[in-house]
Amino acid sequence: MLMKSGPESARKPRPVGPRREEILAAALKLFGEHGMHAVTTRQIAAAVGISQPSLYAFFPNRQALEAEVCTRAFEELTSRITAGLAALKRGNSGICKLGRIYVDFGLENPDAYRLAFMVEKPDPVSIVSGGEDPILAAGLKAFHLLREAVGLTVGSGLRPQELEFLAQSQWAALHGLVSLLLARPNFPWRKRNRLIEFHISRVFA
Amino acid sequence: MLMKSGPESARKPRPVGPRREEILAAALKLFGEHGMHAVTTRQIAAAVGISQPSLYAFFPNRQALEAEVCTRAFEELTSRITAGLAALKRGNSGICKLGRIYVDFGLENPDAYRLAFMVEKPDPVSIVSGGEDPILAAGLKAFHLLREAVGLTVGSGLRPQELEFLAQSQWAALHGLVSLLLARPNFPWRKRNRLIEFHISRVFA
DNA sequence: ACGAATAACCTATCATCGATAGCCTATCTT
DNA sequence: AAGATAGGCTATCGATGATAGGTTATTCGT
Repeated sequence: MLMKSGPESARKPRPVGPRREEILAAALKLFGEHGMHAVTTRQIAAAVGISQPSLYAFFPNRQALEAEVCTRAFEELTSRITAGLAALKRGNSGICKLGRIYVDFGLENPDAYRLAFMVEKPDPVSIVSGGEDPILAAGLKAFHLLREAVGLTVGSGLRPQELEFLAQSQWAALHGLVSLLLARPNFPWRKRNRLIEFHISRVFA
Repeated sequence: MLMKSGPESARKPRPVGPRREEILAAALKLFGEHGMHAVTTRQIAAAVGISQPSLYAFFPNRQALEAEVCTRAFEELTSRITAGLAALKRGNSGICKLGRIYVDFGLENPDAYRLAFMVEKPDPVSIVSGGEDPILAAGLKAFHLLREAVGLTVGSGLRPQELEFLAQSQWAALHGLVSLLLARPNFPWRKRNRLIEFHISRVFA
């Protein structure tokens, strides 16, 4: 069933190069415009200027393409948080600032954020393939940075287990606001900026 | 473009009766077993014992069937929260219990919850048509009950505007946990039950 | 009681989707 | 120049949601 993953056993080549990047860029754009599962492989191919079956020379299937776009979205988030964490370590800002970075990232990159956290169906590959899910790995990295920041802020008065609870809870709370603002922009929200400030200050209170 | 919605202008009849209920019940069961978008109309029809095109005598399309299943799920949530709110008014329980009801519902009805609050791309129809999305409406009703409960709990020491801030923030926090647990079940979460308790107690602290 | 209306269902068929099979062509290496 | 290979093509598949049009059976007015 499962294919051996030796160096020459890949039935489908995974070339690297500009073409592949073009495809990923086009897919990201289309996913963002119309929603991931509303975009067909034919649309992606047309956007790049190749035929639909040609996609399968670069990606074994549609899921793999989606997964890679998602992974890159996470990497972008990770780099932002890394920068925020560095500022926090230098004492230039507090944890609330980091929360604000997180929320702002989600609102400024709705496509990437949606792909990262608002997937309709969790990737089944991540279960079958034995935990080698690159998307999950990328997400974990971003979360670990956030947890590190929380750990720095609350000091050493907390056991690691409790820190984990706290970090997961705070992450969920932040995500909730981003997620709802993105999913239901028409809801009669309070003034967005003030709501965000209010929420963040409560989350890290 | 838009069809006139007079009493006789419906192109597809929407009969009521036991058959229609059978279909909804079968769909609910299948959606729960395999996930909503992994179930085909042919499977639903087979479960009821009719042909696939026969479904379209009862529902104009697949989305309408999904929407009705989800709307009914949210009516269940509303009734649960209503009961919880009544208990709270009688002083039999606290607001945390209501939070728990909300979270539990989301986890037990992932498809309905996803459809209401985790849409990838908000349905443009629901914007144009003036917010007639029945699923969203059902979800909002639940929120309003929650807000009422928050108002009761914090007492009258809060201006309505501040209550709105608080309720929206708390709702977002609750939603965040539900949303992440649904979207990323493979994430190394702390023990689910304890995480939920921890999170809720923090949200309403 | 009888014929028409209608509810409920069928088969046959479509267009579209993701995916596969098999062939062609330009470029690069030796 | 010959061969290998990256990259692409057309043709086609099975599955899916949806439509068209005909058929049966129950209900209902006369």
